[in-house]
Amino acid sequence: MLHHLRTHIEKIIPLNDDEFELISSCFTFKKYKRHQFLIQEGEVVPYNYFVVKGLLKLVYTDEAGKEHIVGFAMEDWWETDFPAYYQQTTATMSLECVEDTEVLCIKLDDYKKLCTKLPKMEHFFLEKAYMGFITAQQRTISMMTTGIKERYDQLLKKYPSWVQRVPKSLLAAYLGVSRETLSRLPL
Amino acid sequence: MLHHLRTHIEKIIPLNDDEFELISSCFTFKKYKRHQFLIQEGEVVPYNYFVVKGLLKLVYTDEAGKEHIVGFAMEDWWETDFPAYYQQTTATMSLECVEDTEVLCIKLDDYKKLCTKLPKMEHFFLEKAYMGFITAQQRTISMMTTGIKERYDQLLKKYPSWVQRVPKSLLAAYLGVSRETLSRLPL
DNA sequence: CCATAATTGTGACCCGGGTCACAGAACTTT
DNA sequence: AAAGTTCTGTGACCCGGGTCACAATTATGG
Repeated sequence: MLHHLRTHIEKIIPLNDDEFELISSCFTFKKYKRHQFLIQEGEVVPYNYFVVKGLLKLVYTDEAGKEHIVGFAMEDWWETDFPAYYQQTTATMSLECVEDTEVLCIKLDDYKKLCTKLPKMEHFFLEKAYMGFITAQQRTISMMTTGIKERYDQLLKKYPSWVQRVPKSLLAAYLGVSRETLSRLPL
Repeated sequence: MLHHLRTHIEKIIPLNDDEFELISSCFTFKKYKRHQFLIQEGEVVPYNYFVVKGLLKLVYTDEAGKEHIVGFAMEDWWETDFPAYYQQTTATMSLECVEDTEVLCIKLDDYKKLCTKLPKMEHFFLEKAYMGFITAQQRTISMMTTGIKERYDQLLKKYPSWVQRVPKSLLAAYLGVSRETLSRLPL
């Protein structure tokens, strides 16, 4: 499963075997089952997770107890409660398995050491950060400007695989509508 | 006004005079008046802008012609249509002066050269990107989970200066509500 | 200092989408 | 294969917030 990670990183920066050896020494492999939590709200967040196989949901739960999906992560995605991870505070979100999932995870210290030893990796993460920023900003725009139907269509186009694997009720919580309203959309 | 930029960067990475000399050689100083556009929808986006003085709004205009505020930028903020700038496509947003504004701007090529010559700067921009990502993600969460009153209160806390300088109608467009509804909020 | 533009407040009306409730269908799990 | 769960569709009802319209107040620049 380290192979996945190497391929993923090499889409952005070239690596030789020694370099990848260094990189892989910073990661730990872990397996989780459906419904298990990788991050619990209120706890510290030691890891950033790279998904090798499976499906995760990043959830924010409001005061009323309603769940809002901040994001899904499947094969080749990175996910964590980023503010809590990067600023070493406690989680405001939780990260939970929708399917049985395998991840490679990295501690913040190891991340920092890695960037120091291998400045290329800083460029890799910068690229990821830019893409994350663009995606997040466009999602805000989409929430402000478009109706549900259109938002759902955009989602179908952008992430067709989600609709195969993610229950409609979770897609609704991602789009910011109720399960019932999503179900009533003209196909 | 280069002094502003140096202080700003040194909040994250230390610089000596030679290094700052290199940095400043990559930027161009420009002045704009109220209502002028720095970026027009549909055109290319040659620059990323650092605001030295003044106030800008980044606007997305929907099919119906309604304006949605993606963000404001005042002293010490960076702003541009980032997807268009970074991926060298045409702008989907416009960037317009709310007040007379002075900026330091940098072309993508110069940005890249700068990062190569001075890898520290890559770390600086990575930090900026992470903060931008966190902010954007939290805004999405806020849009999904909280009512208008609460969103407005969060804004008062997070950006108190905005309320002094930005017209209520624009704040409404930032919060994703109509001018009228914002005006009717219990103070 | 006047004329025009920008900004804000308020009333009247309406509708998209939320909530509650129930029922059938599609899964897991033993 | 039976017994839970989990997921999805639909009806009934209601309300927050959008839209339109008008008036008052406050910049702003020539």
